[in-house]
Amino acid sequence: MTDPVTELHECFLSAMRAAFGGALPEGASPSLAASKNPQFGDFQANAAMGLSKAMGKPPREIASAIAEQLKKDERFMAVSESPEVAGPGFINIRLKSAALSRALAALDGVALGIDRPNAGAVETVVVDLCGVNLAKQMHVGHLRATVIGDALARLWERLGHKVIRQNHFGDWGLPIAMVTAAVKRGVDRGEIDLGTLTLERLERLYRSSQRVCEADEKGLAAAVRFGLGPKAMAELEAQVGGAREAQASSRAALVALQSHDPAYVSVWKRICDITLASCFEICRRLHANVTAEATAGESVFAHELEGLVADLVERGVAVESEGALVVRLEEFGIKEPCLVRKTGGGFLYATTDLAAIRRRVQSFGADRVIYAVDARQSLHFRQVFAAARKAGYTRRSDGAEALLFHAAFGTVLGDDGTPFKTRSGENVRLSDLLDEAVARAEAAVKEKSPELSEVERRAIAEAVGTGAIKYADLSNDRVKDYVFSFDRMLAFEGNTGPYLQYALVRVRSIFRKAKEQFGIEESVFERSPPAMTIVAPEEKAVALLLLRYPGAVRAAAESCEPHRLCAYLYDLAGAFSSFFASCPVLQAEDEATRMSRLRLSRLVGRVLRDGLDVLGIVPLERM
RNA sequence: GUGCCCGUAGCUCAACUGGAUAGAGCGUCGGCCUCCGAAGCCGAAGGUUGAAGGUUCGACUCCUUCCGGGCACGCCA
Repeated sequence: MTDPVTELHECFLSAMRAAFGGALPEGASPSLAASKNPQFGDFQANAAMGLSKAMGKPPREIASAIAEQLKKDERFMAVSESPEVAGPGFINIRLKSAALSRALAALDGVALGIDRPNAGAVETVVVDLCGVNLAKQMHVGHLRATVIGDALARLWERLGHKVIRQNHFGDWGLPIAMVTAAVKRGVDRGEIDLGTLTLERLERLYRSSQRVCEADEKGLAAAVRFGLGPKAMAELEAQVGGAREAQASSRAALVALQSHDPAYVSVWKRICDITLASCFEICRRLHANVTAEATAGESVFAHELEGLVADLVERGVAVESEGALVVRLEEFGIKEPCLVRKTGGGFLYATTDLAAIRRRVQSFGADRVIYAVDARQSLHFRQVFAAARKAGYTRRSDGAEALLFHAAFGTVLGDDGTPFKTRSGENVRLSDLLDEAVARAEAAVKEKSPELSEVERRAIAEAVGTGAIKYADLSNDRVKDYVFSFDRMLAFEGNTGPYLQYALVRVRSIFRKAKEQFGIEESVFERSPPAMTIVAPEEKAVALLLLRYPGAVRAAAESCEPHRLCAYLYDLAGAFSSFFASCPVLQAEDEATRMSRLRLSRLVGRVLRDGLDVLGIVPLERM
C-alpha cells in the first residue's frame, strides 16, 4: 500500500457499486477528504449527501448502505476501523494503527510519495517569469514575477514534468532604441566607457533620454490656445523641438538596430549584458533559477513579427480597423479587439506575445504555458490567449490544444496600503530589499546563536533573510495584494519562512544529539528502518499531515498557488512543534519508542527540506 | 461608462475549491525551560465572513442586486 487514500478510494468505489449497481450516477465519487477535527476520524467521505438527490434516497440511508458494504470488504477492513455514519451522512474513517504505520513507511522513500508520471503523462510546461527590462534594475515589481514564477517551475519539476523557464526580457522597442542612442552618443563623444558602464548609470541615462523624448507637445498646443507670451512659447518650442529631435534619433537607432547596424548592435548587446548580469546575480541570491539559457528577449521575436501578422491577415484572423490591424475576439466574450499592428506599421507588445506563444507551443511543444505576471495585465492576456487560439497558435503538432494560464499576482503594498515605494516615491530596488532583510536576520542570528562563527552566521543570515522575503510573498494568496513588512516577515513567529527553517533546525538538532549521545547514525534509517508506531495524539497529528504531502504539492502545482504548499508546511511544522514539546524523542521511555519517534522526526525533516526546496527557500541545519 | 479582481477577529492573513463548531500569527491576559534549540509549546478573550436576497440537506465559497476599495479599458510595454 502506497497511499491509504488511494486504497480507500478504490474500496469506496467498489462498495458504492456493490450497494447500488446501475442506480449509481455516472462519475459518482466517494469525495474523500482528511477530517478537520480528530473527533470525526482520520478521513471522511462526503459522497452520500451529493448522491441523495440523484438517487432519491435520504443521504444517511445511502451512507449506511455504503458503510455496510465496506464492512464486508476484507481489503477495506485491513486498513480501517469500522466506518461510522455521522451528521447528515458523512462516513468517518479511522485508520488502523498498523495501516498508518505502513502508509508512513511507504511515504518514507526517496520520492516522498510523489511518484514520477508515466512516460506518456510527462508534460512540457513553460513558465514565463521574472520579466526584467533592459537598462533597469530589478525592483519590487519583479519580486513576485521571479519568486512565484520560480516556485511554480519548481512545483511542476517536482512532479516530474519537463519545465522550460522563459525570462521574457524587455530588450526591444522604441524606448530601448532611445537609451541605446543615448549611450552611443556618449561613447562617440568619449563620455562613456562601455567596459566600466554600470547599471546605475544606464538607468539614469534611460530616464533622462525618456524625459527628453516626452517633452510636452500638449503643453505647446495649450500655450498656443491660451495665448501665452512669446518668451514662454519660445521656451516650449525649444523643448518640444529637442524632444522631436530625440525622437527622430531614437527612431533612427531603432531602424539601425533592426537592420543589424554593427555600431548600434554592439552598444545594445553590451547594455543587455550589463542588465542581465545584474539580473542573474539577484536571481542567484534569491535562489531563483533564472539563467541566460532561460532568457528569451523580445528581440528574439522581432524578425518573426512581420511574417506572423502577414499570416494572420492572409487567413483572415486579423482585420483592418481605423488604420490598424486587429484580431476581433467577440466570439470569446471579449469586446476589446487585440491590436497586432499600429497604423504606422509598428508592432506591439501583443504581437510579440503571440510570437512567443507560437514558439512555446509549436517549437517547444508546451502542453501548458504559465505566465507569472502582474494581475493588471489580465485583460491583455485574455486578449492574447484568445487571439492565439483563434490563430491556431495554441495547437500543438499532435493536434492537442495547449493550456495557457495567467498566474496573476497582486501588488506589493507598503504599511499605508499604497504600492510599496521609497519615501521619495521611487521603486525599491530588489538588492536593497534583500540587503535590509539579511542585515536584520544577521542581527537576530547574532543574538540568538552567538556561538556560531561569523562565516556561518553570514550564510545563515542570507538564507533566513531572503527566505523570509520569499516566503512572505509565496504564502499569501497569489491574486491578492499584500502588505510588505520586514517586522512581520522577520519576527520569526507565525506563518513565516524562519519558522519553517527553525522547525527543520530542531529536527536536525535531534539527530546531532542522537549521534553524540547514542551513537545513532542516520544511515540506520535507510538500511534497516525501525517500525513507526503511532500512539500519542501529537504523533498521530504529525503522521496524518505527513501523508498529505504529495497531495499538497500536487494541489499547489495544479492551481498554480504556492501558498497552499506554504500553508501545508506551516501546519506540519506546527504539528511537529507540538509533538516536540510533548513527546520526548531521545529521552523516550523505551528503545522502540525512541527509534520510532526518531524515524518520524526524520521523515518530518525530509518533508520540510523537500518542501522548502520546492519553494526555493534554503533549508538549514542550524540557525 | 464598461469589464476584471478584492472586502473574513483591532491589525496581517488562512479556510484543502460546496462539508460538521470559520482557523493561525501579531497585539491583550494567564500558564510552561534542573528535560532533545523557548525563533517554541499549552490555554483564555476576540466574528451577523461588507449588506440584502436566492440556489442547496449544507454557503466564506456558487447566482442576482446593492455598498465600499483596487486595477484595467486599440495604436506604451
